[in-house]
Amino acid sequence: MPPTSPRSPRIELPSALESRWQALRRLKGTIDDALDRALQAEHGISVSEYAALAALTYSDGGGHLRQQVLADAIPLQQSSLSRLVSRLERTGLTERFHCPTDRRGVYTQITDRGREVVAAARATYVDVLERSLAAASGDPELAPLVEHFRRT
Amino acid sequence: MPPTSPRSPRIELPSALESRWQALRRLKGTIDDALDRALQAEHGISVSEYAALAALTYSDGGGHLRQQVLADAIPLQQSSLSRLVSRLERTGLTERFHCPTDRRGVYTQITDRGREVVAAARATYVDVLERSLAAASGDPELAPLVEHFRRT
DNA sequence: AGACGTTAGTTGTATATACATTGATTGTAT
DNA sequence: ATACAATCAATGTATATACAACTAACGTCT
Repeated sequence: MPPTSPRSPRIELPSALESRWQALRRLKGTIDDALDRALQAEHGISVSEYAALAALTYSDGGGHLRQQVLADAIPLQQSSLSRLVSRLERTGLTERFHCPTDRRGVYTQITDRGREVVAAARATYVDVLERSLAAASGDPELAPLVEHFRRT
Repeated sequence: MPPTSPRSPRIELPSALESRWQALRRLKGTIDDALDRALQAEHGISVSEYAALAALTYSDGGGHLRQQVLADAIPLQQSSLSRLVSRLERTGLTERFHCPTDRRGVYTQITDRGREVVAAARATYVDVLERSLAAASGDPELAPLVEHFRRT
C-alpha cells in the first residue's frame, strides 16, 4: 500500500445539484477524452470533427448544413466552426458552397470521402462510448448519470 | 420571420445512445459557457478555477488536496492543473506546500481569500446553473437530460 | 550503499477554441 | 435611391488545455 495513502478524499459539494453537475462535467471529460483518442488513432479525426461529419450525414437535407447550425449542433462557437470546417475541407471530407438565395450564407457539404469516414468511424465511436459508459458506471458518483443512458 | 427561414433542421442520429450523448455535450457546452461568463464577469474566475476552489473548500481535509486529486475532480490533465494552480497562486487564492511525508507530492491549500471568493461565487454559480437548466428544459432534445437534475 | 523502475509535479511546445473585429450581403426605412 | 442596422462567415489575436519530455523523490532489490 502506498505510504501517503492517496485514498481519494471526499469532496462533498453542498448540494445535490452541484454534485450532479460536477459529475456531468467529469463524465463528459473522461468519455470525450477516450473518444478523441480512439477516433484520432483509428480515423485521424477529433470528436468535434466526428460530430460535425455525423451531423451532416444524418441531417435531413442532402448532407449540407449552415455553419451556424453546425456550430450549435457540435457545439462550438461560430469562429471555431469556421476553422474546423476549413480543416475538414483541407482533408477533402467536406466542401463549402454559397447559399443560392442568400450569398452571405455558406453551406458545408459532406463529400463521399466524408461519408465513408463517418461510416467507418461510427463503429469506433459507438463501441468506445458504450465501453466508457460501462467503465464509468463503476464510479458511484457517476453511476446515476450513466443510468440515464441505459434507459430505453 | 427571417427570410432564409433558419428553421433548425432535423439531425436524427442513428441511435438513441448517440442522440443522448450529443445532448449531454450540448448541455455541458451551453451551461458551462454561461457559468464561465458569469463567474468571469462577477468574480474574475473561470469555471475550472471555481471547480478547483470548490473542491478544496468542500474537501474533508483542511482545504488542501494533492494536485492529481484536483485534476481528477475538475476534471483536467495534470499539466493543465499545474498551470491552473499557478494562476490561483498568483492571485493569492491558493498556496502550495510540499507533502511532509513525501516530498514529491504537492498540496494545494486554499487561502482565506480563496474561501471568500468561493463563498461569494457560489451564489452566482448555483443561480446561473439553475437558470440555465430551466432554459435548457425548453429544448426538447435536452429536456430528458435536464430532468435528471430535477429529480430528488 | 548503489542502481533501477515508478510516481509526482513542472515545463517546452503545439493547437483547438474563444473573443473581437472585419468584410460582405441582406432587408428596411427614409 | 440611399443610408442604416442586422446577419453570416472569416480572420487577427489571445489563451487554456493537451501531449511529451524532463526533474526530483521514493521504494525496492541485490
